[in-house]
Amino acid sequence: MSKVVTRFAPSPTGTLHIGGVRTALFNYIYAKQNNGEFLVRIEDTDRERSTKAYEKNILDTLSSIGLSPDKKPINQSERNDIYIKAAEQIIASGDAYWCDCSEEDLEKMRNQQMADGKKPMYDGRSRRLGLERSSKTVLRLATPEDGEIVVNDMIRGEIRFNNAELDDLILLRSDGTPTYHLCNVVDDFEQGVTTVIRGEDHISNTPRQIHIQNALGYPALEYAHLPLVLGPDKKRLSKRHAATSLEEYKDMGYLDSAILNSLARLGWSGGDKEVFYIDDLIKDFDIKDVQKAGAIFDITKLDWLNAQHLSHLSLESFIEHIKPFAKKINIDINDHQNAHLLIASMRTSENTLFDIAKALRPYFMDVSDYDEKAIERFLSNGTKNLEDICDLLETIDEWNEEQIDLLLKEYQTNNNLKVPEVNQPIRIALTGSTKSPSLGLTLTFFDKKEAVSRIRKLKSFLS
RNA sequence: GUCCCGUUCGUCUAGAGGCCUAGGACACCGGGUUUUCAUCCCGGCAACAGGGGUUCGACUCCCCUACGGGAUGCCA
Repeated sequence: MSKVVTRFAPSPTGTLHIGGVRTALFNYIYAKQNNGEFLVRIEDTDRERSTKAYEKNILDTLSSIGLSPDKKPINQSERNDIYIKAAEQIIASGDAYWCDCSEEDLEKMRNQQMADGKKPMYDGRSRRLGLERSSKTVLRLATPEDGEIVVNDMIRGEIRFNNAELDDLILLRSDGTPTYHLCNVVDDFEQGVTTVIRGEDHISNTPRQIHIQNALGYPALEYAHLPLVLGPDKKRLSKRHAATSLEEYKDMGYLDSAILNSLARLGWSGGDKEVFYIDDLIKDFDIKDVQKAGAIFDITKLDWLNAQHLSHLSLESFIEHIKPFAKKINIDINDHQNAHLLIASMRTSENTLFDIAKALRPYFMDVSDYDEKAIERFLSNGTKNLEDICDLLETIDEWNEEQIDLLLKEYQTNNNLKVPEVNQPIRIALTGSTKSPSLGLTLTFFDKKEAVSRIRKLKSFLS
């Protein structure tokens, strides 16, 4: 068997969609596990909607997440001659004809068919007219009128289509430009593609494309039609439901590996295992095991997976990853004298890098907002403890966790207080909330002077 | 309308006729660990769309219905 070649063929009419990332991912995995090649083709034949900016976004984000193509991507807009040549070949073989039906005629025809309860499709009225090419004619493929096409789908098995259900699709528009189906088929052949892995919205395009392949004498391809990524209302995931661009997820602080993991698990599973890195996927993934039904994208699973992937990072690597997110909110990790310990104790506080960076704020900048509920709960009976402890803290010579803990414990027992009564007010003073690493440690994330000053600040804020 | 694809816990899924008292994970709820929070650990809740067949036996096979999605473009 020849070398497996897969391809991802986006049209640059928007930023890279996570559904597209999943399609690209499955293509990539399938190619890699067969020692084949993964290719990218930009389907920019729609001049109205395609832009270079979107094309750049798609290519850049694709490679940024690790799904780089094995060859330089090609653009359909630059390959017109090749398609025209193919169209001429079909004309020469007698499998295509010129048709001059106007849009109005076609519209009328479709409405009538609908009214009759039939499938709206071109009825082939120009097929035997022997029309010559003109500025008003489109080139149509003469599809066989009987027989059937059997698509053997790696995920769904055999899918049968009666040729009678298929109409004569347009190969060349009246302005002479080739349509999607022609370009798609020609390029798959020209690029040596062996396996087409794409969304299930293309299932009904498949028999049409097979007819073009047949007319051109191309070899048959392998197909796998992936179930769609859905929103909570079971419609294709769109901006209405959630963020759809890959870059938005990256910006929120989801790790590439976690995004890929969650996308792979959407429609596929590998036993009881949940955490997969790309190498695991190349080893364990099997396209035949992909689910047939559409899958609803649930961000809470991504959150959890992100936390898992984050926890597998070494501290050094974690710090490198969080730096750009900290920078976005004007935090320079290097500004803290005990950054490593601080981050080590904060890294599980949230699920995304950006949220963790935000949780780091009180350790890098002044606290001006205090959690009202926390104040109500722990400071409504006055600030005596706060003041006492503040005074005591000032007397500490060695500002370290053990000394501080000792002092706090002593104060708590001497005054017969519960731990939270002692600790929470101080937490509020230091961070604005009742959440922080263990208090002795939290205090060491500030120097003595700063800690004392924050406690005083809260005291005056309350009076 | 017509054609095509689908339908297991709220969500992602396991399940290839007896292993199913339908398993796992997320979410949620409870408990433990943690001087708080998070992490972590333990436990709980929760599903085979409906109806007919086939079979000794059906989540698994067949048919019908319902529901959902996709396609029906001189878009891709």
